[in-house]
Amino acid sequence: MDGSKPLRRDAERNRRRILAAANALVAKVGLDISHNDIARAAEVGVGTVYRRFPDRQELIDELFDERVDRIVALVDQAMEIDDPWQALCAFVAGNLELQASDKGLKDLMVGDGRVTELAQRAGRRIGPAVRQLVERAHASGQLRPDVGVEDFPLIQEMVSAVMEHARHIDPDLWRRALALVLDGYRAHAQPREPLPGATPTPEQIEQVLSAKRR
Amino acid sequence: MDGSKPLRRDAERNRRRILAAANALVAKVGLDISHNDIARAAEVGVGTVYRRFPDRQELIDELFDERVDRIVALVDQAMEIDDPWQALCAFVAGNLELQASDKGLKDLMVGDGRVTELAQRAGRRIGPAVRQLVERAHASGQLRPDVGVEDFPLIQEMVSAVMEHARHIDPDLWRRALALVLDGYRAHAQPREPLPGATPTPEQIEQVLSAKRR
DNA sequence: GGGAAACGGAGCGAACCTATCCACTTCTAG
DNA sequence: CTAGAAGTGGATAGGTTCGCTCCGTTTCCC
Repeated sequence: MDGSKPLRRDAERNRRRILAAANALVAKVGLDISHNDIARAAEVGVGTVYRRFPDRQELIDELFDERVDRIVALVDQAMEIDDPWQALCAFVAGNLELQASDKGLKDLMVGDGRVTELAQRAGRRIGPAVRQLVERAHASGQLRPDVGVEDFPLIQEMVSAVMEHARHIDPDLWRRALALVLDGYRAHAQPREPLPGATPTPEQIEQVLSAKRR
Repeated sequence: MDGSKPLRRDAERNRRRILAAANALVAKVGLDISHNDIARAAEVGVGTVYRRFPDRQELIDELFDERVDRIVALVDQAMEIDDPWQALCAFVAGNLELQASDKGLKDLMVGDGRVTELAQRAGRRIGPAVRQLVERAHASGQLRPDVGVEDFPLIQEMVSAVMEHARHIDPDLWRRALALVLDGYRAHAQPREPLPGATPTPEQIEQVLSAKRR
């Protein structure tokens, strides 16, 4: 695969510096970074960044494979929890926790446009596992039956919004919002009115997540 | 107050056109409109817009007094409903409904920065009434006791986020999200775990709403 | 009819981004 | 140690988007 000859030692060092700087930068300010930003952060000339990563998308993709891995690990970890509701909550909370500490990841999951293709790949890797978590919670009767997998991205959107706005005030306020929302998702003894509208279709949710934002 | 001499007829006509166009534009695309945008929409030269409204903020303020009135009317209306929980829900839903049809209003309420001062004034006019609605719901035992008035702006934030992202897919998806969230806010028979963290203070919420976003 | 008031929109400067280019530095094979 | 290949940095060209001004022209009103 990697047919090209190895980089010179200094070049390789710079490559790593760029990757590291870009990584930190994306976590701090989000997906919206220019070659110039990266160069400044890496203490390297713009030219160097362009030479090594002519396509910014490729660089970003590289950064995110690893991030998605972290989420996948999270699902696996959640699957180990016996109680299905606890497991589901653990996943949702963990996922949001990751996002809280990584604006780039948040942008990716919430889909602020642009990165569609990346988000789709992530969805394909994570989706099935989440579906399983949801099914378990349904089977155990702990998740209200009229809530579907498709409702979970909505949690992300919602709690992310709180995270975004409240980050600098109380970085943990989103936990409160999440707890309240999850209580709404939880099955309860007393009867409840049916939810308005139909459960969103997977296609719709996908569109929401990759919103072109016009 | 209005000591200046009246405008020439054509000038007055243009002033109205500008105001009308700006109003429609704000409803459609939000607070983030330039003098140029307004001029184009009003079919008027940029210069004219600048001459009449040198300070964009003043123009926008003018547009929003009327919008806030609509919300105040909504609270009053909700107060008439006998069942405290229904009343509260009616207000929250109505408020979000207004926002769904008016992006500018949404921006104002969600506080995307900038318009701080405007949002504060709005809060001062609406806040007390909402507090009353919440107190009624508490007294009747229909609102979970550990949810405070301060938690309601969070609903706005959360559901607005869904609205924003899903508008073009299913303009009513937010209703589903809202229903789920409100179910989380509602008091239930079975015991529940206490919410994590403290109820946010009013000061905190104010800060959240007027987030400088940096 | 004439002078004051208002108009329109070309266009200026600032900010910011992408991308290139080439004189200079650093590496490494021999 | 050295020559020349590989790599570097950052000034700069060129594009876009804004906010705003300025002034030749039009419109109003006495």
